[in-house]
Amino acid sequence: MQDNSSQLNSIFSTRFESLLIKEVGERSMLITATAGQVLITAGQNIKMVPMVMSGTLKVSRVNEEGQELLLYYVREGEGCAMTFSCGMMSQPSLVKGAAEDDLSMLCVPVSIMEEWMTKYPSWKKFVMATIVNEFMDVINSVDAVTFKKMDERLVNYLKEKSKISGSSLVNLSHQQIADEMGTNRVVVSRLLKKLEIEKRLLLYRNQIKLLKEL
Amino acid sequence: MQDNSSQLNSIFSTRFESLLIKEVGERSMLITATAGQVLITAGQNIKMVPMVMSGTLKVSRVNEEGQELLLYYVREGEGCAMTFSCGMMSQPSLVKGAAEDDLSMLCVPVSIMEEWMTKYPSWKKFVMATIVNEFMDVINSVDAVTFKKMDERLVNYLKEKSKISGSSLVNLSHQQIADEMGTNRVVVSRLLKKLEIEKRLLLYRNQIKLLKEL
DNA sequence: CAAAAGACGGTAACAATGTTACCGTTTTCT
DNA sequence: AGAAAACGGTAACATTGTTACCGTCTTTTG
Repeated sequence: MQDNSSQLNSIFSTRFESLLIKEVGERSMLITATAGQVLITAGQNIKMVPMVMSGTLKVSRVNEEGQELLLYYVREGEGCAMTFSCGMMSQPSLVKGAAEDDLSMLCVPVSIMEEWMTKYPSWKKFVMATIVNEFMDVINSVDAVTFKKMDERLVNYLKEKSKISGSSLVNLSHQQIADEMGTNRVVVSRLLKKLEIEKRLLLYRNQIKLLKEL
Repeated sequence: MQDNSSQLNSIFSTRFESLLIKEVGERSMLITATAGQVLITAGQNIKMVPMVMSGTLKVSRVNEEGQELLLYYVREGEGCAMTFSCGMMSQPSLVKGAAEDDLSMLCVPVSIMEEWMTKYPSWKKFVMATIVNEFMDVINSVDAVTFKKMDERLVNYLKEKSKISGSSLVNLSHQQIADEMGTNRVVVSRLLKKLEIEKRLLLYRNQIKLLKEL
């Protein structure tokens, strides 16, 4: 087990008390994943809880037919509410977790994280803040699916993807977009075509260029 | 502040350690509400966290136009994940809470509940279990809205309502049903009419009788 | 390298759901 | 009793979901 305290300091020093930082450095392991790699699927047991050091972890719900719905992203400096809560209750995961892009995380065994809950106020606060934030993200997903129109959801989705990658080019097929949004490929193609006619983006094979007006 | 330990024992004795039961009895207050009463709306601050002693608490999301979506119910012996997590982070509520039927709850100030998190393992476990369960309920709502057809959702909804009230009569207008399901009154009327023609239920003004075949 | 297989996205046709509008009836308010 | 509001049926149209088919491009395979 290596010492990860140097990376930790830059991200978590303002949030965690020094004793906790020291212990994270000693007792966590650094796990990396490449873009697209699936880290956990619904039904699997949770042995470790992650803190994202770089990259983005994508958490989504998958139904029986393989249809998917994006629930929330875990970004640098954040934890994952599902692993915190399921992990502590020895419940299998309800969701799929995958690397949105190249990802590195500090991971701590569930048993240690439970110990920290009572030992370190700053850890307890971190866990509860994570749960609130990601609960809110899920509720926003519910809101969007329930109340928003498809074209608005699609535009928001593309903007979010562009923001994460830091580029106006989104490298996804219509099928991939439909899957993540929990809708149908034909619907996505139809709306994208409409947006292209409105000169808000340009369509290529497996690629979409967002224009300023979007 | 009255002593609520007698009611507590019957519901929570298997779950809470005796010291905690004693403290809940001393430091909580019993709050009652009549069916339909709204207890908290999105944006309000959370001062107390509830444990339901009898009846059902309904938690739902309301958007700008007043459209609503049922997220989960809190039943006898259960706590509310949203109040636990938002309360601890001093975040205003994200949701609306209302009495589904006549309701009594033991309520504890947020500050005390935080103290208990580190003091009583059984309380920590109760809070985390509540969060996991209700997170799962919310995810099931998301699943239903995203992947299920409306007629199936409607039938499930009616069965759930019947189960809660313990009666095959559901006393709700089509508008109320549409609101809770996050859809449109006309859609509900249309599907209910279809179900009546299929002899799965009977329609009356403000009332629906579920038949065995449903 | 060439043929086959698969991925991709455009399109049509239809089904399911959402939206607005209008109507007659029943209930509530005054 | 009369006015106003709530309720639910229905029509017409818009949006979204679903299946099917097609031509093009990419990858696989022999």
